[in-house]
Amino acid sequence: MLKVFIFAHMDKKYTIKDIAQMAGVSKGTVDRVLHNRGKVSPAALEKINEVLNVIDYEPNLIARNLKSTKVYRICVLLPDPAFDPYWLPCVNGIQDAITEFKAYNVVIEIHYFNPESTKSFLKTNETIIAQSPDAVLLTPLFHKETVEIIKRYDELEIMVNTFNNQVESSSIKSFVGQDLYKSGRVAASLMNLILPKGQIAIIHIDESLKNAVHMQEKERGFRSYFEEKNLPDFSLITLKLKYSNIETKFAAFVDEHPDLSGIFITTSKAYQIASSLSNFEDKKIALIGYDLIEKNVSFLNQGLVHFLIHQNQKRQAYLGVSTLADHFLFRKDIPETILLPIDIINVENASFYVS
Amino acid sequence: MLKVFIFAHMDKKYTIKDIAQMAGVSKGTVDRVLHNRGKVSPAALEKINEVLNVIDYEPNLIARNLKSTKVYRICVLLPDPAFDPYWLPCVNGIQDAITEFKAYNVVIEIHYFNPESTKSFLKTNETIIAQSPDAVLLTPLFHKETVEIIKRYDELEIMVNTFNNQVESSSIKSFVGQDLYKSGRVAASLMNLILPKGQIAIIHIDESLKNAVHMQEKERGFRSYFEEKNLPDFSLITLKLKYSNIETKFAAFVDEHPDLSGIFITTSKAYQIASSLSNFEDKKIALIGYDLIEKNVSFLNQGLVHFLIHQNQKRQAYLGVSTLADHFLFRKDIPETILLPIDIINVENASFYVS
DNA sequence: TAGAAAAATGTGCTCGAACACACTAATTTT
DNA sequence: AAAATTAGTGTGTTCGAGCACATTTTTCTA
Repeated sequence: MLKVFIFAHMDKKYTIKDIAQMAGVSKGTVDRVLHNRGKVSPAALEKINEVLNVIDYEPNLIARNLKSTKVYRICVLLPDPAFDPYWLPCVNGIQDAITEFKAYNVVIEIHYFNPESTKSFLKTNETIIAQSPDAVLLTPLFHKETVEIIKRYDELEIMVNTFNNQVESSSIKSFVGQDLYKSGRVAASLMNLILPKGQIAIIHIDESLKNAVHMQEKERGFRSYFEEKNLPDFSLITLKLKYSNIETKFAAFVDEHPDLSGIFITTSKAYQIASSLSNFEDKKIALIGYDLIEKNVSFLNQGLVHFLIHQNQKRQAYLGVSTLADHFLFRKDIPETILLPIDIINVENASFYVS
Repeated sequence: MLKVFIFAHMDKKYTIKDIAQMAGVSKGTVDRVLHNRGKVSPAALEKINEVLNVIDYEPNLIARNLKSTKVYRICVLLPDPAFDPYWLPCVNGIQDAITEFKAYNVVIEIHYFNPESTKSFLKTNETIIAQSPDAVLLTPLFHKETVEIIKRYDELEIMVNTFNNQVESSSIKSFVGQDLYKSGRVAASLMNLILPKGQIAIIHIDESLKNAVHMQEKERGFRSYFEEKNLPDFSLITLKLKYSNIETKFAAFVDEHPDLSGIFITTSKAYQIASSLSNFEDKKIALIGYDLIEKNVSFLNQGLVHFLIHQNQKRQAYLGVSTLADHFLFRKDIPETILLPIDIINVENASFYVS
């Protein structure tokens, strides 16, 4: 009745020496077989393979990495958090990776660029290329430039991983991020829960509108939900706000739309809307936005923001570099796409996510 | 304008040999200083400390663990998933840990017990004690028995970690789980969003009612939310259901409470209520439950369950053993309490959490 | 068949920490 | 003062994989 599963069969760790002994050859020969280095007689090959078929040998990764004096260099190309605090958690995620892989010979460097300037992006890439690292983790904010620069990296045989922004291009082999379409749908499902009906605005706020694809995907997902559910009591409108005089433009928008009852902000700038909205005290408008940055959480706690969707940039950045390091150190495959869960945050569970 | 932070100062890894050379002594002497093994002259001690103050030496953990032939044994005491599929993800989490620490000499064993029988719990503990492992990860389902057995482990100097159920006892030094009170609040906040008013039932379903404290904490949190918000349009009632004839008892309850509009199920048995509820097709009752087990997700997709709270057992179990392994291998401290985030799941984001 | 070339195999060192052991120098004991 | 402790220091081995190099065996050629 009482089952006890013991994973004892996984215990016995065979070494090359063990295999050599069992096959009656030297460890050098075993090594040649394991690495297909040739210069092995058919007889020896067969004996060793016989042993390898019986036991399941897994090399001791610790010993392997102890020996290797090779230093792996990974560069991260990150928008400067000074321009947008959205990127701040990424630094922590990368720091975690630095700590984790310090023992192995992995050097990780962060290079910041100005997210509003393609020039800065390109220039920083040149700095990185000059360092000739083994791999690069990119934040591909600029589509065209990213595709071009990745070609360069390919030629130089520098491995590239991307995160945060999904760029459709055959040259991009791996990506860590979220399904933005689905995250739009999540937002919509929550909005539908807060509101029985009414007019909903989808607001895109971004200094440089370089997140265009990013934001559009979220809008597409958001709209798809309402279309699919066929909810006639809702109407959706889109509003794009640029950096200059957001306040006044938004105020005008609210005046023009007296029936407005919900707002979905596709970027991390929900706090700007919440702040403006606090002027219209009579209005009761549902707000859903992105990211657990300080100001957003503050408005969440005040009850002005109802839900935030957590994009988990910290983990994105961490996974971006750690998959690269794991690839070099432990020969693990780099997953084509890692899609992180779309965390739903409200005032009651927010504290567990802020890091 | 363009900042480039290079973590180069973290690169240079000093070895004991380096320190010995710099201090003009042998590596043996350095080793004695580092480990306070004594037998070092004041002169040598000072020279070495001078060097250690300048550089920051961190021992290469890889090399350290390569040398040590010590095999660490960690036993996990887990309720048999055959009795309750809730525990199934834990096995995966532990398997992950097994894979991760296989390279180091860490042996992890899972021992299953019958969650409905304290005898089984005690008996399995005896089996584990007989193996004299270095550490144990417990699922402390039974309060009294747990406290007693932990005393035994303490005497035997076997390290104990707990997960899933928080047991208040000074003898328990570490715990991985969730804040159940707050998870009740999260559920309440979601319920409040779905329903404008009405009667809400808090239903405790558990075969053995051994989760009593567990469930009560959730109820306490749930109620606290409604009390705090002072919402007079709601009324809360509690219902306890045991294994036998849940269906009929619940049907009677529904008949007796025509105004019932929401149900909060404090265990992973939401599917049982959802299943019963599908008989009352005219009723539109909001359902919030726990855990992404298959049947629950199925009802979530059907729209009969509105929200599930993810307790992330897999990660709980993984962290439970990995903190122990990290302690032995890398001398990391075992955190007193690790509280995992309370993930809110609806039909739109569920797919990203099921593992 | 000797001798050269090639193929096959084995040996030995490295990585860094840990620790046993050997050794020297400074005291203490007889 | 010689012997015996003890304090202090250094040397050498181990862990497992990886690889350079040395050595042995086989095959081929003159």
